[in-house]
Amino acid sequence: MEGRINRIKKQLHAQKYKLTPQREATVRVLLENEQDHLSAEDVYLLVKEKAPEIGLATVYRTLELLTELKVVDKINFGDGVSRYDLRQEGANHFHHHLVCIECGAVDEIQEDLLGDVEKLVERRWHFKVKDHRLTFHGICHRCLEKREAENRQDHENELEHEVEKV
Amino acid sequence: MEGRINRIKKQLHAQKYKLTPQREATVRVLLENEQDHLSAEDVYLLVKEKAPEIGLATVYRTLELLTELKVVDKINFGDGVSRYDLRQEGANHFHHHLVCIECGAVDEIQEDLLGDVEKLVERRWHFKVKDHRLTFHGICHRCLEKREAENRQDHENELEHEVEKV
DNA sequence: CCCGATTTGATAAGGATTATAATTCTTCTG
DNA sequence: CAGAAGAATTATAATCCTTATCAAATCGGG
Ligand SMILES: [Zn+2]
Ligand SMILES: [Zn+2]
Ligand SMILES: [Zn+2]
Ligand SMILES: [Zn+2]
Repeated sequence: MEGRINRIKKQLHAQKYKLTPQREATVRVLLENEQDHLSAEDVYLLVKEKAPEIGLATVYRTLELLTELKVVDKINFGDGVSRYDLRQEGANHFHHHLVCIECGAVDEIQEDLLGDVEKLVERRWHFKVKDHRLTFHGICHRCLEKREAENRQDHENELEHEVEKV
Repeated sequence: MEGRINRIKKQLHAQKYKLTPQREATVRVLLENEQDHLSAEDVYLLVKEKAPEIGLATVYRTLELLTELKVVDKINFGDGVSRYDLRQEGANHFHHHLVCIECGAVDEIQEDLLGDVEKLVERRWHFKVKDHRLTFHGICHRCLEKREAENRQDHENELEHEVEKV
């Protein structure tokens, strides 16, 4: 954690930016919620718990700055708000997302599944790929399992009824 | 065109919706700008040329309705507005996009490049894929060619200078 | 033609993000 | 260490996109 913050600090300094207490608090919130997909408002509320004097505008500016530095990626799942997603340190691609249309959960795939596809795109469409966004919409493993359990249950009930009838 | 509108009309009727003149005008604009990625406002302005009395709210409502019917896909390229993209008729997947970070152009890939990846995701992450969004950010073929041409030019100029010096 | 339901248009309301301007903090210099 | 210049922050106003509201218009069946 501290190491990571120090490296971000260096990145900021390299571009003549400072790691102010507000910026540090914001980065800490992002690190502590690494697997979440927080909106600016979410971040603001969490930062306020530690640094109650911070303003919403500062959070927006800091997130914008971190996006510029590629510390976070700004992503939009179609619900009207931008969300900010910490990049894996050293990752050279933006991870993929699984959005559940049933429960709303957002899971991540850190592994890069697009290597071959990108090669194809560069060759066939003559397009130099610099970044990508890949999101799958569907039903998450938790909801699938719940469904399966329900189906089993229904089936058992059916059998009971059969027995009763006979 | 007319056939396509008729089929959309049937889809609407199947769900007890009407193809009102305003809705038809909106669909026509989408069909006439099939390869574009229009925002609600863009659509509104174009529809107004043919049906000046239409209201912005109706356009939003119609686009929402068409999204529900899967006639269009709503997509967001991160510039703060939703864009509406006509689905290829009969396509069972949402096409992919190439966004140029240099000139802003958005090109389309109609071919489905994710078949294998989706199979892997279903198997390995136990996630039932229903839809996807794939966008590549990079440099389009036009900008690449322009760059190459400039490089060639620079190189020629260099050679000329060499000659002059000698 | 009349009735009930749907759809529309104008406008208000809402929500997210950005712009503004006064103030505070940092850093540098003498 | 005081003073000045520059960077960053805060609170708030402004803006932009989208949705909600509601009276009026339209449609379709009897
Ligand atoms: Zn993520
Ligand atoms: Zn789920
Ligand atoms: Zn380009
Ligand atoms: Zn498209």
